[in-house]
Amino acid sequence: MASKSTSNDLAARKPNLREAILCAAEELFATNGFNAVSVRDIAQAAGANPGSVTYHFKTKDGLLLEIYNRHCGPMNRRRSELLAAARRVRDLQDRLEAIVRAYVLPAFSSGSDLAGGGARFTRLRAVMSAEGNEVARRIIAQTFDDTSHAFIDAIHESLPHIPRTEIVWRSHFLLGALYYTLVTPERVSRLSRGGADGADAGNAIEQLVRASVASFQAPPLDPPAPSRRRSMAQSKT
Amino acid sequence: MASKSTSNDLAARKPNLREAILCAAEELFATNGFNAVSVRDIAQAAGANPGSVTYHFKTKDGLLLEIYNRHCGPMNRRRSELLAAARRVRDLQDRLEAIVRAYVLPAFSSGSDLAGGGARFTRLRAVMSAEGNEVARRIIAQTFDDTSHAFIDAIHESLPHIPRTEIVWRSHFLLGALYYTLVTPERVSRLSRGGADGADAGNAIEQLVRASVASFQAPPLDPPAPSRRRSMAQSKT
DNA sequence: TTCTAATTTGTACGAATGTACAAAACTTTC
DNA sequence: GAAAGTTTTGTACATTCGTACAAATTAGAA
Repeated sequence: MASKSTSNDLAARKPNLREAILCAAEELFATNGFNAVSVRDIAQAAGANPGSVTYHFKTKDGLLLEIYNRHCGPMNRRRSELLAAARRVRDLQDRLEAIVRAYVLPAFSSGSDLAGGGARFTRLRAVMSAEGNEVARRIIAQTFDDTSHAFIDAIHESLPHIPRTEIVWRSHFLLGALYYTLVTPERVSRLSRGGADGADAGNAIEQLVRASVASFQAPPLDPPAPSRRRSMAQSKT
Repeated sequence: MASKSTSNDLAARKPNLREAILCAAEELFATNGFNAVSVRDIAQAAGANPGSVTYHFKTKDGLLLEIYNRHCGPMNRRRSELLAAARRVRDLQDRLEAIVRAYVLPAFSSGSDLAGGGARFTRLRAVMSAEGNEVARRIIAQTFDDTSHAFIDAIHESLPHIPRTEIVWRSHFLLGALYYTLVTPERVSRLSRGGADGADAGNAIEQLVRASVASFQAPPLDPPAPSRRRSMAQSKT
């Protein structure tokens, strides 16, 4: 048996068990969290033996680490490309929207970037940050802060009258909204009584971009400049 | 139990172990998630024996359930009061802000409402929703949806030109931002390079209210009224 | 006091966990 | 072909888990 693979679906299905394990782990971690998923669960979902997980990734932490290493590069690269393009938009209002879209889009993309897609990985990050996972915390601060700063700077450039600190707050809110939408999309469907599908990525992106752009444009809380004495700053809009 | 209140301060007279267990569990669940915390961890933090947890709450799920039952009532009652007051604000713009504040404030309150405070419980809910906890999911949909609908309706009243579905989206984003701020406040401090303290509840509330109000006021994506000329019918249910 | 019920402790058990490791099976190279 | 390497399997071990339960302790009423 098992002559050279002429056209064997089964053999072609899992030419690489290592990949299958990674994929299964990503799916399970993203939906159930790190602690609730056992190595045996992952192995079973991947059609593999528990020992194979240990062989390829040494420990459970090592498996999570590899998932991050697999995704961080491509996702941040994609974001950088989109951000660079957005920066070239002339109109400030349009540029802001393009920047926000450049931030949101790769997080929702499903299947284009890398095997598995960005939405699942983003959801994984959301769940890991909620669980306070040690491994994830270390990698994120190390890998994503550069990207975050680049976006914050770009947004600040298109909204120079708003203090950087407030832009940090609002981009934080944006990320929280993004995470939450990926974690519990069914809540949107439920509360809108079927008027919207929370799992519809395209619609979610548009709604999130629209809301976030407006939030960035809100007048600042703190006085924008240290020595500008322009008393009453009544709400203009 | 059922003893007539001869010495009514049964709770204060002795360090009530049941209360200590509840408090310790709330703290540990909120910071580490449900699955990562063992009954023994809770017992040790409360200075109790593992068996006591079983005695008072039967199971680990029962313990979580009791935490929810303890908090849901007071928090939703407080929100209803604040919402009722906000609804009486005349100016539509001010009213919207008051409504949003009525939603956000109880979630951040620390120690006023009930033993432990709302911020910890809100963080707990955030972590549970990320973990996809079954017990939490059931209670939340059952207990919080009424409150959510009340707020959505109130916001819709002050922004009648925006479709209800979009208000649902934006209130969903608000809740996500709120959750994320309570889960990882240190990220704000880090990204703002010390310019802001993410754990400063007062500032967080003001920033969140400001950003959310603007997001609610953003022009809608979908045409608000069907009076527009009918091109291709969208997938309208 | 003494009786009774409520609480706390200590311990134990079966199941599930992460991981180590040797044998088996498969690939690649000679 | 055989030899050497890599991958997969099966199993086993030491912990830790949630929870049950009887004994010990405590509180309240007689």
